[in-house]
Amino acid sequence: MRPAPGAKPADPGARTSTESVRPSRRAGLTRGDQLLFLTDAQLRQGVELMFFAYRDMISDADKVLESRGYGRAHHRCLHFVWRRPGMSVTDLLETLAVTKQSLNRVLRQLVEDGLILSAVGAADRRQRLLTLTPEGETLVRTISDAQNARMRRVFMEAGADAVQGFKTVLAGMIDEGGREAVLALVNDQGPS
Amino acid sequence: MRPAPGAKPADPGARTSTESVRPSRRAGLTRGDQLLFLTDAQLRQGVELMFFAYRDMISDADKVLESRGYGRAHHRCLHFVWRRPGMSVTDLLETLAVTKQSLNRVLRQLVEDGLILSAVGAADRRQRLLTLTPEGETLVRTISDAQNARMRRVFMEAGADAVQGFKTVLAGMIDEGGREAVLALVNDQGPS
DNA sequence: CTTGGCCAGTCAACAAGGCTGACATAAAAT
DNA sequence: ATTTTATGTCAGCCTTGTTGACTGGCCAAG
Repeated sequence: MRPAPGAKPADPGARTSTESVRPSRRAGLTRGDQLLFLTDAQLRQGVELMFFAYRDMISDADKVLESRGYGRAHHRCLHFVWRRPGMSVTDLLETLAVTKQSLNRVLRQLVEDGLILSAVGAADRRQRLLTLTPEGETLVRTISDAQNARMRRVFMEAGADAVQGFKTVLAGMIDEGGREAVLALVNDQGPS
Repeated sequence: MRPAPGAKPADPGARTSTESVRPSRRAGLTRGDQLLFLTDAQLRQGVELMFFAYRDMISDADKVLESRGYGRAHHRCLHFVWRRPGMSVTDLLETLAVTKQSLNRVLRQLVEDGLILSAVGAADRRQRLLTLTPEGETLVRTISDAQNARMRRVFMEAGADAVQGFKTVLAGMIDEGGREAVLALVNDQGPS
């Protein structure tokens, strides 16, 4: 879904079944470590691959959520509360980058359904510190397992170097303001 | 600040159910080409990075769309019609993986606004073959340019090998049924 | 040739989950 | 005492997903 105007030829690299585009390296711009000759078509491919891969990855979670009557918004809440037990509503708001009204609607449901606990903060009593109930954790883990199956297979097939490149590029795509905080969260082991 | 309605969040996924065990589990499996120690935490990182990177990548397109009063669904239509001029509604439906009713609403708007042309098929008169008007193409290119700026910077910084790995992993994440068709579209130079 | 089945596309109605704005309250900060 | 911060909530709108019912073209069997 995201476009990119095209340019010229490409050279199909080939790695997976059909291919994956090998950036042609030619004498052109040297940029730090690599000689990358980036055509618009190559950039477009990156954007389109993100669209399709993301779309299919999410479908794994959707299947589990569907049976419980929840949507993706519920999953996002559950996931991050699981990753950062005791986080405040504001923390969650910033992580998700949505408005508090949107979040609150979903959060209220999860608390009512007994998947999330909302406790008044000890230090700052205005805050509501969020944690998962055992039932909430069970659901999160069920969804995770479904998604991990896909990731594990792909990572195995692609190999360690490809996985490293994958993570490097994705990290670079995150908005600079806030990238550090996001990467800190992602890299945090958390209480698993 | 973001008009995004049907956004799609990714979902965080994460470990299997090892419960409160520190993720130091490395069942050293060697697998063909690489030594990959895939802990649940590593898989979770992949899923979370997809969520954040996708979210921020899309925001580039959102900014352009916002000013015209369109949403992501409009962009997806315009993009793929641009990539495959003359495609039928059914073709587009399959590419986007949404219901035809959802698509039709958006498509109707774009036709009314003069961004897309809908022509009765010559061979099968039930079909409506879609193409972009010059105005539609202008919009698509504007959005592409915005997204390409991000991708170009990231690809440059990451280097050719990382980009290769990135594309390999994403290709592998696409659902197997239909993966070939998707990769064929992605790799098609089209009439850019 | 007509009729019934199937397929492409359209229209109608509803739900999820984004958004903004206005307000209320409690607690912390000044 | 006043202001700021953290949170919750109501109302209302928009995009975009869904299911169901319907139109009209294509085609093949009777």
